[in-house]
Amino acid sequence: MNIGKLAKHSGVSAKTIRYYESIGLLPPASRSANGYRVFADSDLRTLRFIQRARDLSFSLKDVLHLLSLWRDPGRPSSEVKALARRHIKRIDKHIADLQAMRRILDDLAHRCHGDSRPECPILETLAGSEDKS
Amino acid sequence: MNIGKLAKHSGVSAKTIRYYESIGLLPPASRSANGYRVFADSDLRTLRFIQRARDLSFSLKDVLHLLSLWRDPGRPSSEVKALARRHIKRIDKHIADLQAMRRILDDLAHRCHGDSRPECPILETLAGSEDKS
DNA sequence: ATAAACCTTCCCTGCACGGGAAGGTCAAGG
DNA sequence: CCTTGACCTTCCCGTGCAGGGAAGGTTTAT
Repeated sequence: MNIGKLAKHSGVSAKTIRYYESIGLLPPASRSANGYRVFADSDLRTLRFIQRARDLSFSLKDVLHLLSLWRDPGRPSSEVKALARRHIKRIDKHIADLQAMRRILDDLAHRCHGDSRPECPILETLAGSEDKS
Repeated sequence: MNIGKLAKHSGVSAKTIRYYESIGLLPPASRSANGYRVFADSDLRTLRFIQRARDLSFSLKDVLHLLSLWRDPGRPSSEVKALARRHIKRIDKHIADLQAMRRILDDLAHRCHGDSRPECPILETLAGSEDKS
């Protein structure tokens, strides 16, 4: 299996496959006589695993960890769960931060006329006009 | 005002101030005889504006746009509002994506025993075991 | 024979900076 | 007067996660 076919079957671009190999996320592919990379079905399974983990926004570092747990038949599920929970916490923090920004922006946008006049509470707030009316 | 003092007063690192100048977010600072950058109070106001916009997660590109609107006395507030609304939409999309991931991860984590045994629905899901029990 | 569709490596781009090297400058103190 | 340390300067590298494209070799089909 050449890289193009693997890319097609996995949905991961050839560029990205080479990148994953370069950072050790995929084992170095064997090469055919012409220097082309040759992949096995196990690489396809690994790539799909990586993709699903990435879809859940795990970092490539976490993915590396998840892969090693996946390949270790003696892993304790507690470790996998702990990794997932840490990730959930990061996501929660991220969501909370975004929601706080969203509230502020929404309030500002509602208070802005949005017409041809230049007055705008959005710019005034960014400029730091602390008007205590 | 040297860059160190400006950094202290604005809360933006000297590194970042030089970077902002290099990408045109701040006007090129004038230089004193020794080559040191010399800043004015207007630069401090600009930096604070940038910081507040960054706190609301506007990209530097958006900040550049906001700055030009801020400096334009004839700006229509509609343009500022539109920019803000586009940003709110991006944030909403981001939040929705994160919440979707969070739901999946939370479900998986709840279904994982989290003990010394290796069985783990998290890894099974990532591996793509489509078991239809 | 030639075109097209592969493949290879290499380096550049983006975002928004931070780190650190190598070197010039300035103020205070011994 | 000289040293020390706190400034400042430019320069290039690293981060995370790839995408873009150049320059070139290979294979397949027509």
